[in-house]
Parts: sequence; C-alpha cells; structure tokens
Amino acid sequence: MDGLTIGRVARSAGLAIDTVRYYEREGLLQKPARTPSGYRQYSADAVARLRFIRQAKELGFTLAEIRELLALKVAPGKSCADVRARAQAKIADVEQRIAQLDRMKRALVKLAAACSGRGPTSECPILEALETRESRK
Amino acid sequence: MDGLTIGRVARSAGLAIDTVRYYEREGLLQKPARTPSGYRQYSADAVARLRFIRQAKELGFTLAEIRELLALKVAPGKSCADVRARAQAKIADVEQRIAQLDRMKRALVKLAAACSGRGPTSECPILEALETRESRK
DNA sequence: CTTGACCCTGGAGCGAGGTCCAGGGTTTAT
DNA sequence: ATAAACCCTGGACCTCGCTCCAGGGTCAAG
Repeated sequence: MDGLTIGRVARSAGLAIDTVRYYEREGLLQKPARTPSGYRQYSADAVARLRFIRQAKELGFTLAEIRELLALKVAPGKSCADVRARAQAKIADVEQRIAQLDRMKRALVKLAAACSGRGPTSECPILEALETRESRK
Repeated sequence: MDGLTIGRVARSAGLAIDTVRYYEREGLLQKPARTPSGYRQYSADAVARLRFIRQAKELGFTLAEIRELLALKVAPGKSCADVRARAQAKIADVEQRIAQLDRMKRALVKLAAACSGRGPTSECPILEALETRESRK
C-alpha cells in the first residue's frame, strides 16, 4: 500500500488511532485518500500536522485555537493583510503566556532558593507568582 | 460579618461561586471557617490563592498540577530538600513550555513576515513551529 | 416585617476531548 | 490458507472542570 496507514501515523505522532479519526471528524485534519478497500492513506505531512496538534495541546491550546493556528497560512487567494493581522494577534497571545510562565518560573526559583538558604523566608511564595494588574482589595 | 463571603471572594478572583465550592471539594482550597449560620468566611489570602489557580489554569495547567504547585511551600516539618527537588522539576517543566511557546512565536513571526514580503514563501510555516527531537521518518 | 439579595447542600447535567466496544472486512507473515 | 495484526463504521461511554437546579435558610434595607 502506498501512503501510511492510520496506525502508522498515529504511532509516529504519539496519538491513539481513535484520536486521529476524532481530529478528522473535528476538521483538524483533512480527510485523507482511501484505498479501494476503504483504508485511509496518509502522507508524511499528516504526521507533522498531528505532532503540531499534540504539542500545541500540551501547551494548553484548545482544539478550536489549534484549528485557528492551522488555518493561518499563506494561501493564494487569501487576503494577506488578514492573515497577517491574525498572526499578530496570536503572537501577542503567545507573548502573554510566555510572560506569565516567566513569572511563575521566577516564583519557583525563589522558592527553591528560600529552601537552600536557611531560615524561613516566606510561607508560600508561589502565590505571588502571577500577581500583576487586578488591584488587590 | 467578619471575613469575606463566598460571593465576594469569587467576584474578586474572577470565578463563579460554584467554582469556588468545587475547588474546596477538590482540595485546592482549604475548608474555610463558618459563621454560626453556616456561611463560609474567607480571608484575603483565599483571593490570592484563587487568582493563582485561575491564572495557572489559563496557562494550561490541570487542577492536579496546580494542586502540586500549591503544595510546594516551605512548611516547617517538611523536608527542605524534597520541596527543592520538586520545585526544580517544575522549573524544568515551565522552561520547556516557554521554549515551545518561543518556537511557536518565531513561527508566527515568520508567517507574518512572509505575508509582508511578496512572493509565496512557505505554504504553512506553522507546522515547523514545534519540531524538535522526534526524528522525522 | 417583608422583600430581595445572599448563602447552604446534594445531586443532576453539560461541553470538550477523547476512549472503547461490537461486528465485520483486509493484509501479511508463515 | 490460516492466524495475527490491521482497518472500517457507528455509537455508547468516560473524565475533567465546571454549571445549574431544587428546596430551603439568612441577612440588610426600607
């Protein structure tokens, strides 16, 4: 058979077969070609796409968000300005997340340090991790 | 009444009342004191804790992970080395996420740039975003 | 002293994101 | 030429993280 079977793509993307079919139903993955007997035939591209989906999911993106990310492509016949605008929005979003994670990381570093140095420093510095705007009462 | 009512803490943390009770049931929030008539009474600390939970959730942490993060505190009678080890593990995890998001950000920037410059560059550069280890077949 | 805004418990229901059959056909290795 | 290992569809079912009652008590304002 030419093309990859669903079992192969699933395994190389680190997903369950059912999940791959589920993503197809949800429109995250295009419907693949079929063999005469009805087996799905995937190209290597599908693996990349599935890996992207898996990893984006691990980063906390919802399937809806991932769908949007995947829809961002330089396609002929698409307004370039539009694609660019949406990409910019995603960039801002990603930057926000990075900033928050960085705050959390610093809180964790502080916590680890508090543990090395002797003497109790703060009960639970984690709670200060993500404090930003949102005036405290 | 001294202390905050559940409605107040919920509002200042940006959560629904039911969600606060749910977190209590799930052990993310300690059971608060009660008034004689059975109303929950919260201190301002509860608000900080709830905000932390909300924001960590937005970053894609599960409630189980958040529970672990909140459990990381310099408590008297706890092995310091243990807390430190767990904090280090979390730090590594957070750093990984940041690195992945950074890769995604760069892919988005590239995409936006491809759109500005004329000429089709790549069909969907997003897919290269998170490629790392995991040998391509 | 009533009315409206709160609070309580217990339990049902819901949307997202899968996961798992049953029942049946196909491919491949031996 | 048969067993093991795959694949198909359709639909039921599951976990997580809430969200929404019902049925009833409490509190603050006017």
